[in-house]
Amino acid sequence: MPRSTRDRYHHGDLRNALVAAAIEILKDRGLASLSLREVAKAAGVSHAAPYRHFHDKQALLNAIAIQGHQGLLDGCRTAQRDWPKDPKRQWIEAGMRYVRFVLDNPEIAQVMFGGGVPSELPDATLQQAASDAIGALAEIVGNGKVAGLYAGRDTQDVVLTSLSTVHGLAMLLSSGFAGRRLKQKQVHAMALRIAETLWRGLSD
Amino acid sequence: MPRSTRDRYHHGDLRNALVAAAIEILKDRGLASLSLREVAKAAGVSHAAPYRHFHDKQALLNAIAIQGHQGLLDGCRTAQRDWPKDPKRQWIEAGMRYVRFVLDNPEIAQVMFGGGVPSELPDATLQQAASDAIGALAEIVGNGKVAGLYAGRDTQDVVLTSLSTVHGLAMLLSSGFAGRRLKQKQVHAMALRIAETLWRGLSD
DNA sequence: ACCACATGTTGAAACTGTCAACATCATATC
DNA sequence: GATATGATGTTGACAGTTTCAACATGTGGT
Repeated sequence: MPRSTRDRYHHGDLRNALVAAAIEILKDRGLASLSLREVAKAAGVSHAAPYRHFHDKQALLNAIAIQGHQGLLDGCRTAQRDWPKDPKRQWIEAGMRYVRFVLDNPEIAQVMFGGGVPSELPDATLQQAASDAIGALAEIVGNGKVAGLYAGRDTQDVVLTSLSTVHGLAMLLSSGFAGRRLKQKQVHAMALRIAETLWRGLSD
Repeated sequence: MPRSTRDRYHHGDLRNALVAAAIEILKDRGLASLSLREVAKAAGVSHAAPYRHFHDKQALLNAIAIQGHQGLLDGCRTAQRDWPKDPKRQWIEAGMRYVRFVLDNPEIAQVMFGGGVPSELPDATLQQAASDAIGALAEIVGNGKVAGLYAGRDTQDVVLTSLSTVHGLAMLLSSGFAGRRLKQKQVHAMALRIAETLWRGLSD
């Protein structure tokens, strides 16, 4: 009988286990009290084991952020798949999924966007993940443009405008700066109203 | 001759000195490497002195965030004062000032908005400062409504829509997720284009 | 003049990220 | 199959952090 993953010297899949454990702790106790040592303990390894897989604590956080960006990208892909013939619907649905993702995973969003100042960044694969997600949104906007939407506006402009609104809304809601504690239904309705408003602006 | 502020046992204005020193360090070395001990040293006091004025490290950060929200509020007030007869212009200018403030003070914005999840919330005065700033924006929107703008939309809706866009744009630019390193002129032009787009959506 | 209280200091406990030195194992090669 | 080599995990330590308790020093009211 093979020994369990946890009681042999080599873990076998420690990198993923660490990321998973870190996300778990993140959701339970928040970013402020997330230590590499606790992550290691939760994964059943010694306190310095993570350094064989992550150069830094920041590198572990980057891995989490990458997962987050992939979640956003999935949202865009799903929106595209669900309404293959309706680029406006793709656009709206992608935005709704962005908001929902952030509200469902506020701590991951914090890791993704809370880090902040661009001087301290350059992780190539993280940047790639982020730009992939934005690329998926750009594709949706592209679909709209070939369908004659967006009144001939520049794609990058439309992307940045849409992303700003949706990102700002999601962040304001998730960090509680916009009216305390809306119910899910209300958030959905509000987001739809905002989307329609912005759409009008983008349509002429 | 009175001894200087620094060489007497009681500092005299330590609370403000600590906030100022913290902001200084923040701009120089970033949030990640901001320790209470360094702040204390920079203010010329012992390592535990800050605890007479701030219950927590977080409490000091909250004080910084409050200053930030007051900066945003000032932007709204200034916009209102500069174009007393033009509510649309007030709205645009307030948004531009929001973006400029965040880009000029990215570390403070990080302290204000990077903290994140609402479970770790309740500093009453911080919440007050935040809601004051939003209140100033609401006032500007109110001015527009009495002038017949915003197509009869609900004030709160207009506020949240505007704030989302402007906050999202500022955060995306400042954290580098939207196209690397735009020059100030380009940012200004882009922000204006986005403002006009959203305005169209809000006007009908 | 005196005394309570706010403010500042010293010293220590508990925790953290990180590194160097060492241990163990998987696997490629003879 | 035995063995060397690199990848992976462990132990122990160091420096720096937040925070607290005990103590020191002024300040202001009575």
